[in-house]
Amino acid sequence: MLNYAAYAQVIKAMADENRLKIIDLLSCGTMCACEILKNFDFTQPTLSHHMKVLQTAGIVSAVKKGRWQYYTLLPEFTTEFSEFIKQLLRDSHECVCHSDSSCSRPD
Amino acid sequence: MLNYAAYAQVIKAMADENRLKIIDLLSCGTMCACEILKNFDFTQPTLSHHMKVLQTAGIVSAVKKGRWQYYTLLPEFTTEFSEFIKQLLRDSHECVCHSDSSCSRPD
DNA sequence: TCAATATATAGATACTTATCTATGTATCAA
DNA sequence: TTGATACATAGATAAGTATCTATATATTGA
Repeated sequence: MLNYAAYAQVIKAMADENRLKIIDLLSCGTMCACEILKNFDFTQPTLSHHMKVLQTAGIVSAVKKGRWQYYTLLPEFTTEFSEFIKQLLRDSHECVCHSDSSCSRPD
Repeated sequence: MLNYAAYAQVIKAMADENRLKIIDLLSCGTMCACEILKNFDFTQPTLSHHMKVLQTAGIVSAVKKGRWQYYTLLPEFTTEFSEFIKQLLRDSHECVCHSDSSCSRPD
């Protein structure tokens, strides 16, 4: 059975127009905060907040080099999340339905 | 380029532990509200709220038959959302990076 | 018709969060 | 050393939301 609570946390972190765009940016490769910021209208502290949310959720990693903070999409996230969505939307044996027999259907 | 605002709405509707479980339940097929409710501890009005959120987001459809409200996962959601996640996480030509040249990288 | 069942709606509350301004810290170039 | 740049943190505010109780509506069986 899927760990709903854990993935709900990840999906919450993705549930924002701006953070979705950040993830899309990072899907092309590593970027520093100041470059990411150029793609948005909000302020620098707001970006800092969004990046912390993405880090806490295990979506991106951060490495500091000199003045710049570089962000990278975690490969574990990419692969595991894709797999989760596949399992979630597929009628699988892992579905909660198959764990209990009370699951009735209309005719 | 991806429609972040539109998909953020869909992902917001998924960003809840309970609604994730509902989606997983419905991935096995159509179910009525009272059967779905058996899998949770919250009250019936709370389920009614969650189902409305999922409908508004275009994730499930609802059909009333007698006293029962049957919910079904929309096939359009299943296919389109999977495709969106694929495009989001892949370094593709649709990525915002390729739309503007200011996207620099570290060495 | 009446009672029970299935579901929706209204309104309230507590909690979360996206954003801002103000400010602090660290790094580097001159 | 000094000023500029990159980034984080603190604190405030406004908006959203998950949940509840109370109640309304609709359907069906007796």
